[in-house]
This record gives sequence, C-alpha cells and structure tokens, in this order.
Amino acid sequence: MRWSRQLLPTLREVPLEAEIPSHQLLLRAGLIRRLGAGLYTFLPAGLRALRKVERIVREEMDRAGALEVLMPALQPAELWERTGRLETMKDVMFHIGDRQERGLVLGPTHEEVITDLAAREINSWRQLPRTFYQIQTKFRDEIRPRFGLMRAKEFIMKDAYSFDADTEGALRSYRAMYEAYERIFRRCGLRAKAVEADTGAMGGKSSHEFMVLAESGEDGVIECDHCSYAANRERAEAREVAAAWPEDAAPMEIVPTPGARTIEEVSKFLDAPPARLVKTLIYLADERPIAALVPGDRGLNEIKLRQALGAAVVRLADDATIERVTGAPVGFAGPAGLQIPIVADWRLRGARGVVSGANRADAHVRHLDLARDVSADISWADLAFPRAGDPCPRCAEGTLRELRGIEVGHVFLLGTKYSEALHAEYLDEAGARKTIIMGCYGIGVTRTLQAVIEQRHDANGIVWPVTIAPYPVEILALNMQSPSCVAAAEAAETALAAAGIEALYDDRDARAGVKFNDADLLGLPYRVSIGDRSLGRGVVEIKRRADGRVTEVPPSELAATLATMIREEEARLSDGA
RNA sequence: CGGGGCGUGGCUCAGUCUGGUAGAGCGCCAGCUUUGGGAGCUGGAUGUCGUGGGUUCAAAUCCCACCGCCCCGACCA
Repeated sequence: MRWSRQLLPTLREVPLEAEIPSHQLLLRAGLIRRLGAGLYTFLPAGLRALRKVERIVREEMDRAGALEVLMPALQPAELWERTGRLETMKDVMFHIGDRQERGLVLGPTHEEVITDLAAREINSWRQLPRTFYQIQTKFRDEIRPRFGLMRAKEFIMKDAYSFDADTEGALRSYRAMYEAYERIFRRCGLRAKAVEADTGAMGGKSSHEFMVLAESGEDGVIECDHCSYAANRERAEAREVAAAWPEDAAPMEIVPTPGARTIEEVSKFLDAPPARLVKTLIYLADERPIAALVPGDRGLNEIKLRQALGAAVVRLADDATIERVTGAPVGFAGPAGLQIPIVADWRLRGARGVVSGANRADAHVRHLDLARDVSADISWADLAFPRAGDPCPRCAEGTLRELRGIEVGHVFLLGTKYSEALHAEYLDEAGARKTIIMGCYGIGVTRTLQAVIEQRHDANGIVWPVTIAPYPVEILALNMQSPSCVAAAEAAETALAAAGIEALYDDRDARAGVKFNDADLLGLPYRVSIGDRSLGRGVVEIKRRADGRVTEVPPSELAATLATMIREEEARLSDGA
C-alpha cells in the first residue's frame, strides 16, 4: 500500500480532546477520528490493527474449542425482563422501539440472548459442554465516556459463554477461557495480569479480570510483593490485625470546629492526624439509614459495605436524611449518640483517644472511646479499601502494593443465574432434568487495541508488536526526486509483496525528516530506509522500531531477512518469552 | 446527574477582562530552490467566532437560554 493512496492523516500537534498517551497517539497516527462523545470511526490503518486483534482472539477461541456465532445487537426488551436485568441495567442500556412500539434494547452484553438459544437448542447431556463466542459491537450508555476507545458508548467486544452439566465441568471451561486469554494478550504484545474481581451486575460466583498495568488505568489493583495474590482494589481482602491504640483515659470532650467538615479540615483544625479521626458516613441500605465508620485516612468500599449489611443497594444518604438522623448539618456526624445501626471497620476495634463529629453543627468530639462512649451496638466488618503497606491477606510475609490497571478482559463463573431464569435445562444420563451451569467471558477488543498503545509507546510514537501492527513493514523512500531511490523503493515494494509481506510504502514527495517522524509516530515494527547514500554501498537499512537496532542488507536479501525477523518476533510473542 | 473547564479556518492557540477592520504558527493549493531526522522564498485558498435571543450606533468580546466537547466522581470490556 502506498502512503499517497492511503488515508493516513497524521497530526503534528496533540488534539485537545485527548488526555492520555494512547488516545493522543490513536488520533495523531491517523488511526481513529471522533464522531461524538464515545463514538469513533476507525480509519483504514486503525481498522487493520483492530482486525488483527480480532484474528488473534478468533484463533485462540477456536483453539480453545469455542464455537463462533453472531447474535443480534438489537434485542427484545421482554427477554431482559425475564432475568430482571431490564430493571437493574436500565441505565446502561439504550432503549428504543420499532414502529409497532415493541420495546427493543441495544445489547450491552448477551447473556440473555445466548441463554435463550441454549434453552431452545440444548436438551441433552450429550450436547454438553459447549462454549459459544462472538465478536460484535456492544452498546452501553456510559455515564461518562472517556479516553477514546477505553470507555466508549459503542465498542467491539468478544463475548463467550460456556454451558456445562456440572460445576466441575464449568470450572474446566472457565480454566480453558482463562488460559486462552493469557495467550491472546501475550500475542498482542501485552503484559496483562489476572486479578481476583467482583462480579458486579453480571452476578455469579467468582471472577478474574485481566489487567494491563498502566498509569492511566481506571482500576486500582492490589498485589502482594511476596505471594501471587492479586485483586481488584474493590474486591481485595484484608488481613485483620489489631491496631495499637494509645492509652487515653480522658473523658470525651466536645470542641468547636467552625466550618471544619472534611477530614483534612478537621485534622488541620484539631492538629490530629487523619488516622486518629473516625470518618462517619451515613448510608441508606435498602432505604434504611445506617452509619458506617472507617478510619479517617481510609476510603470506604461500598461493595464491602453492601455485603456486610446483606443489602441489595447502598447509597450515600441525602443531606436531609443526614440532618434528620444526626441532628447536624453534613460534615459533623459521629457515632456517639446516634440512634441508627452502626457498622464499623474492624481497623477501629478498640479505638480510643480519637476524633469524630459531635452530631451538632460546627463541633467535633475528641478523646472518643468507641467502646466507652457509643451506646448503640456496633457490628464489625472489613469496610475499608486496602492500600500499599497493608499485610497480605494470603501469606504471612507479604506486604501489599497498589497499582493501576486497564481492564481488558473479564471471566466469570456464573452458575445458574441466567439458565434458571430462562429455563436452560438438560436431561442427564438418568433422565433427570438439570439446570445448565454457565460461565461468561469478555474481552474489550477495541479497548485491548488501545491498551497495547498505552503500554507500548515512547516519546516519538507507537511501538507496535508485529502481530497487530497495521502493517509489519514501512518502506521509506528518502528522496522521491532521485530516480535511483524511487526505483529501489519500488523494487522493494514488489519484492515484499511477492514474499507475502504487507508493507506500507511512504512514497510522498516529502523530506526525509517528515517521513522519519511519521514512521516513528505510526510505529510500524520494521522500517526499511532506502536512500542513495546506503544504496551507494549496495545496501538498504532495516530499523526496528522497538529498540532502534539497524540491520543493513543488500536489496536482494531484503524480503527474506524481513520474513525471518517477522516470523521470529511472532514466535517470541506466542511463546511468551 | 453533581462539580470544574472549554467552544475563534483542518490542527494548536492569541484576541474576550476594557465592545469599534478577525489574527498567528502548523497544515492545505501553485511556483522556484532544497532533499538521510518535521527546509527556504514567493503567491494563494479556507471563518454563520458552537446555536438562538437580548443590550448597543456597533458584539468573537457584555447579558440570558440552549447545544456540544473535555476533565473530576457514582458504572464497566
């Protein structure tokens, strides 16, 4: 492909709309363009890379024995009613109607559709296990689309669903997908890490997320520096350790703290470290007000709170409720004197000599002793987010550290949530009716593409792995005014085509510097520079984008040399070396 | 949805406070020179200043409403 006939609009300057490197590079390298918030067009080169990711996904799904299908993106709302998700997921779904005003939704995921299919088509234990997958556009009315393809309203997902006769089988299917995912990300040149995760709206029993570690990642990842424990920050467990609270027999005392509402303000005002403050948050647990207590220097994990309370929904109480239950404006709540149930993080066990709100405007208390001064019953639970430096919940020696990650894949062991609701059942060998055990497995294909750029770029541009680069090779004619240079470049183009190597030939009548910079920006793995200088010595230059290593070869050996280089790098990526 | 910011040629931005001829760099087109790391010169094209309304002799600039986009939070591949 010649650059002059391709649409590759590279940008010199960083478009205002992009914040993180991968998003900037997608735009600058001419791979995508924005249509609206969370809506992107793939330009030819971007689409080539996307198709290569899809191909790897497809190959690995097929290798794992999964069967490809294609389900409608447009789905009857009625189907979603049957699993209850029309209600629970209504905010993320696009709802539409046809001319008969039949309710339709644009599929944000496909558990309902595939389970409906399985319910109709799978009847016997002889048909199990089966895993189906598709690569298809998903629609989600994201609260806030962001970072280009990272969180879009419309994106391409590979979703797979396993159907098994029993739990052991389901675990095998889960394992097969887990291993396929490891291979997929490795082949895409990504360092991805599987971490324990929450099941969220999907439901189910257990799950792992595949995280690409990156500064710009939207998820917090906790891992142990000693053992293999790793989890999403939301899901991460903690080992209970007794805190040593200093002796403080002084009686609780109310002190005026005009205007000091936040932890920082109170901490500053009373000259007490945040760890010596008790953060009191008023929540509505299934619409019932409760107080949740965490140390002032920790965040409260609402997922843990919900689980500790056994509630379906928890949300921060509105100002009116807070004023009613604490008798004070927002910012002055404390456990002493509260008449509502209190659940406290166990890190606060034995807390004394601490500061909290006084349940009265512009006042806090100090020398609070939770056991002595709080009359309401306190139930204890793990409510706070773990953080770097905490002890590992799994091993005795380890300390946790905190990282950021991009979630590129997620595997769930679902159980029977959908198969029960949609009657996906089979007859076992004894003729007994059983419910199928399911698993579901997603990969954000478009997100994976961007994650590769996020993880593999330098100051000059993208550093593609050969496996998903739009083209593995770029031929660069350094001087289009020199007939010998052009002739050599065209010869190289022909030779590579004959060898089955896809190459982008930069035939623009531009200065060498412009082409070099665009080549670095686009980041194709092998750059072949053809100029009269090296031609005079009887060679052309091959430069690897990843490490800048230059190899000089006679033009006659160019195709064979590149073919070997490409094959070796592909092999290296599949072996994970 | 709450909070913050921004909308001026294709891109990056100045001009807005203090109303008075719409600008720069890059990109684009033509020509000449140049040709191994974003060249030089000459000439040229491109703007309903997000939209609507208002104030004013006069609005990119002041006021109101709306729309769009970006960033921070509750969601997730």
